[in-house]
Amino acid sequence: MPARGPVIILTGPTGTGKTDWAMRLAEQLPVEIVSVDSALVYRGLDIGTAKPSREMREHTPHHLIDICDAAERYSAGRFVQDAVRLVDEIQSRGHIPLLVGGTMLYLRALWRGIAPLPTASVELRKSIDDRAASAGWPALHAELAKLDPEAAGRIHPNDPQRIQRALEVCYATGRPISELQRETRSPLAGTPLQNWALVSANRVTLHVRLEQRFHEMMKLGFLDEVAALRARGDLTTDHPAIRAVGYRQLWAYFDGEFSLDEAVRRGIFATRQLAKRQFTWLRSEVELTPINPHEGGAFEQWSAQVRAALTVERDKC
RNA sequence: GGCCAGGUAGCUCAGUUGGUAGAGCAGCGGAUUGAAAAUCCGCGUGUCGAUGGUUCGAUUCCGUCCCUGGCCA
Repeated sequence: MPARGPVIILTGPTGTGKTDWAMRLAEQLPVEIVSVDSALVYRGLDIGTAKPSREMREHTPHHLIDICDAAERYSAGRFVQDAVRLVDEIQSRGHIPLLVGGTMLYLRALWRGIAPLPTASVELRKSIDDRAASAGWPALHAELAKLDPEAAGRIHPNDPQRIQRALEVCYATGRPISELQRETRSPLAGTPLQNWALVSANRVTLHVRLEQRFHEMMKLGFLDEVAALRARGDLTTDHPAIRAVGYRQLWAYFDGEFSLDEAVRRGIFATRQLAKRQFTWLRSEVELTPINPHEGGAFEQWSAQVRAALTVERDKC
């Protein structure tokens, strides 16, 4: 396999302007954009996900957007496969892959790798759920402690999602997940990566912007978008697409759980909480170079750095 | 103007038979391997509306005042 060329990664919390910067960089370099976003993959989720517009996507190729029906379940594993394949395809066309997005688990899976684990099994998960409903999650955690003490030690007894996954892997493979995870290898090892993160210096300013953006989405018809998803009749809050920030809260409004004002308030809370978790991820990633997008000339400085680094890589060959 | 009910954490409220107080939400920090915009863990000092009185001690009891809501005029 030939050595890969350089890959540019641009991440950061929601609402920091990643999409805008990616489009501006596309004016200067022959890039194709690979979305790193667990919500943009779903068709029918547009307004609430701040999905890049059709015009933007016609202007510059975007990948991993609208690739799933809202009833499907995309995953970190599929993302790694898709992203690595796309990087190779884009480079074979002589273009530069620009990975843009804030789903930090997906990025970590690229940087550090993801273990060769089995995909999710609807049947296994249902049987685990059924047992949890009668015995309770602590009982299943106790079972995990016997099958895979290492994983049970890491997973909190109140964390159903991870207990379920660890058990599922044990049942499906007969091996503990903690053992399989030791086989993790980075799929981009040896690939020259430029890792950049847009990080607002001021949290309060970001909060104000996120709140304004949510109200803006409501004016653009976010509620109608959720109503259309409900009208299909086959979607529930068990689907990852409907659990996305904003969608879940507006869905609950239609279920009569609270008023529209309250749903919007909670949607804004959920947005801020998402940004906070993204900050936590970013702080733990040492190889990222942070940029404050609101300083004057920040974009021009950044794009100059990106181009300089690309030149260095080209001269190596 | 009179009567009633309130005024306690950023918000909604609980509570203290008198020994200066605690939940939910919000916020903050952390974890994160096929759901990750998910899931989970940790973090609670605030003139207890103001002011006088009773008391060893008042946020709690009493008086007065201020504010909010409701009812009556």
